[in-house]
Amino acid sequence: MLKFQQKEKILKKYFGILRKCSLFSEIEDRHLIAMLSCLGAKRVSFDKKYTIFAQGNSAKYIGILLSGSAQIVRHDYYGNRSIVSGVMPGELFGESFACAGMEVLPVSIVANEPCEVLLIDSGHVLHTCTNGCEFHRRMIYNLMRDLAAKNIMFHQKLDITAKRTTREKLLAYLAYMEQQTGKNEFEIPFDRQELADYLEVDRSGLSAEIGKLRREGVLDCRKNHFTLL
Amino acid sequence: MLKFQQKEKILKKYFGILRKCSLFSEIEDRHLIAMLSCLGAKRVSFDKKYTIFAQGNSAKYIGILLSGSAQIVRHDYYGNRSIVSGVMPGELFGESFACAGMEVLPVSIVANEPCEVLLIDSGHVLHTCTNGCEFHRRMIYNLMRDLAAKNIMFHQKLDITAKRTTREKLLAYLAYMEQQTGKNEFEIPFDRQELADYLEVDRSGLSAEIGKLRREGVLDCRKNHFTLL
DNA sequence: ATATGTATGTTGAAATTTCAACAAAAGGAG
DNA sequence: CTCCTTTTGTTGAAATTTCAACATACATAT
Repeated sequence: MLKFQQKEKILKKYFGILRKCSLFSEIEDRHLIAMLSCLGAKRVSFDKKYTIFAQGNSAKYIGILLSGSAQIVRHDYYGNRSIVSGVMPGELFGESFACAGMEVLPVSIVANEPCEVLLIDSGHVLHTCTNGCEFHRRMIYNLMRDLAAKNIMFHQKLDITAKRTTREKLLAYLAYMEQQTGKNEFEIPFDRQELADYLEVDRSGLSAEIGKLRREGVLDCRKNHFTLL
Repeated sequence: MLKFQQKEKILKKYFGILRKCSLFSEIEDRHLIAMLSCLGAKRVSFDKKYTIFAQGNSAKYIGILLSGSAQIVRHDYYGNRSIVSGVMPGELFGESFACAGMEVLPVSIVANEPCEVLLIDSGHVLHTCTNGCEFHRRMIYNLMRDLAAKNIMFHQKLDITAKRTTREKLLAYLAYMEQQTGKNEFEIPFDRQELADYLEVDRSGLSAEIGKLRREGVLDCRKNHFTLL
């Protein structure tokens, strides 16, 4: 009983986050705790740089990031890292693979800083109470919206990485960030090496290009803070 | 009445295709015609090289390719073409944008050869009979699976295009095709220019690389038919 | 403040891509 | 078959990326 109260308390701490989570869109707070319990949601913490899901692991879990930040990364045969995207609090991860019925993950999800994560067995979302539970139906709809949004994200990423030069990729990315934030000044969620691994270019070449654009008066930056001029 | 019979007849011609379409998974033939009518599905034909949906068009339609083949392409400000993926009969297109609620399409869908297409207003799939119609619920679930599968497709494409050299991209693509077909010999759905636009590389460089790999005894190819040795 | 480790910037050489231009091959139309 | 168009292959020069190595800046802990 005490344990349940604690659990409630802990989860209430994250209501603000869970409310914004696409999986629970249009689901009222008063139903949320019961749902989470029904879904068998488990809260887990990870230290900075810890791998939350590893490439090759079972793909049956869906994660919800409660706090911190993470990245979806892929390592090829030679160990080259490619960063697919970042994950911010309230966002789902792993849902594509679970929903597509993949056995194992083709990517890893890595904690960027200390993270708290809610893990849900995808079977509980996809395969239970098929006959009518309103919440369940809503979750399937929400998942559909979420997956469509992820698809758009991939289109946007392709728009950036399809460019042929480091300069064009960088400018396309910064233009995208400007459009997203609505400001010509913003923080990017990557350090230099990470930005290079996201844009699929060489880090030193990227640094050189940033320096050149700065000298040309196109942009200014201090660490992760970029300004387009 | 005659018109309806014709419509039935025409659609029956494509039952084999529609049965395989992810949107209608687990929906029985006897319900299909009524559903298509209810969804306001319209059959349209397109000549080779015709643009089925154009970048910038309204994103409210979902397409089902009935015959022929098409490609999802994007043109940037300078007119550079990038091929996102191919579309084969029975596959959906445009559903990501409709389901994500985008206003306009960020890509075009172009007929590769004469095509027949079934167009469905996404509003009829997403926003009608929210209270219980079993078919409708099933379609949402099917869309969710389809979108998850498209997501996986993007991951696979990133796996290929994240490689840094033409040679690596080409070999990654051919390895993927080998895995898909289960054979070391297969036809690719692209001519040279299209393959280059799919891999995001220069066509002449690609031709040169194919020639080099052939001389090295790694592969053989005649037109679109590739053999890995 | 110093030391230590990490992140970022810089450089030059080697490898690769792009680009333009042309040659060769393949396919269609008359 | 020939002409014409499209596709594919080839080439060399210019631009760009990658790679390795090192220098500098920054952050943190002692």
